Amino acid sequence: MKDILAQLKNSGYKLTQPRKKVLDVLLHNHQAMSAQDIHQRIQTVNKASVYRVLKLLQDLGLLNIESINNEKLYCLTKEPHHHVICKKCGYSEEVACTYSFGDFKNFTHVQHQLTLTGLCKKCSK
Amino acid sequence: MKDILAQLKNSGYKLTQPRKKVLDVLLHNHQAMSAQDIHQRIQTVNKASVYRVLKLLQDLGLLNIESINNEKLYCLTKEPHHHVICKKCGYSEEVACTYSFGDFKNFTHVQHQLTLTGLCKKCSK
DNA sequence: TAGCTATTGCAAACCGTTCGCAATTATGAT
DNA sequence: ATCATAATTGCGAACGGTTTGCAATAGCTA
Ligand SMILES: [Mn+2]
Ligand SMILES: [Mn+2]
Ligand SMILES: [Zn+2]
Ligand SMILES: [Zn+2]
Repeated sequence: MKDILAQLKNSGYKLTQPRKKVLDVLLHNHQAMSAQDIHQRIQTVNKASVYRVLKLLQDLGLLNIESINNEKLYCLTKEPHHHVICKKCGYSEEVACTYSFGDFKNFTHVQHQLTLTGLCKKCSK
Repeated sequence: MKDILAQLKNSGYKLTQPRKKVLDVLLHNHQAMSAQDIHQRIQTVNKASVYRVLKLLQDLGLLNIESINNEKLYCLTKEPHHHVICKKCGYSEEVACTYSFGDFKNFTHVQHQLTLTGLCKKCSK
C-alpha cells in the first residue's frame, strides 16, 4: 500500500480518496474483480471514478487484466498472476502455470494473458 | 464446409442462408474476427442473426473465442488455435505455443484461452 | 404444394464502459 | 492557517458490443 501510494505521488498524481479506496479493495481481495465488484465495496466512490483509477493503475503497469464475457477483471500484478474463473458466479482462484512460445516475426510489444474458465464446486452441482 | 453443414443438419438445425454465409466467412478468413467484422462481409444478414449463428456454432463446440477490449473474436476450432492480435488494427496471426498447468481441485470443466496482444509491423511505426 | 415450426429481421433494451462538464479537493506557496 | 491553482471527482448522458421480444419469413416434411 505505502509503496504504491509513493509511486503514485512520485509520478505526480494526487493521493485522493478514490485512489486510496480502490487500492485498498484490490489489496485486500485476492480474487480477480470487475470494476463493478470494486464499486460495490466502496459505493462512496463514483463508478466512473473507479474506472479512472483502474485506468491509471493500468498505465502504471500495476494491474493484471483479463477479459471475460465482455467484462474486465482486475487484480494487482504479482506472481502467480493466472486465475481460474467460474463462468457462473465469478469466483476465482490463482493457478500455477508455465508456458512458452516461439518468436514473433511480425509483432512487437507482445503481451500474453492466459485465461482459464470452468465451474466452481458450488456451481457445478 | 460440407462436414460442418452435415453436423448442423444431424443436430436438427436447418441449413439457412445466414448459417451458410457466416460459416463461409469463417472458413475463408484465417484471422480472428469479431461479429461485426463478419457482419461487414455479409451485410445481407442481420447483425442479430450473425450473433445467433455464432452462438449456435459455439454451442456445437466449433468455435474458439477470445475476448479483447470487450469485444469477442471468433475463429473455427482447429490447431493451432492461438493468435497474436494487433491492439491497434486487429490484424492477427496464428501462433504455436505449448503450456501446462497443475490439477484443479475446486473447478471442473476447465477451458483455457491464451491471448497474445502486440503491435503489428504497420502499426508499430 | 401446403402446413408446420424453426429461424430471421427489426427495433428496442441491455450492460459494461467512457465522456463532457461543472463542482470539489489535494497540494504547494504565501 | 489560508489561498490559489490545477488536478480530480461526481453526475448524467452517450457509447459500442451484445441480447431479446415479436411479428414476418423461410426451410423442412409429408
Ligand atoms: Mn491475482
Ligand atoms: Mn484460428
Ligand atoms: Zn461458481
Ligand atoms: Zn496493427
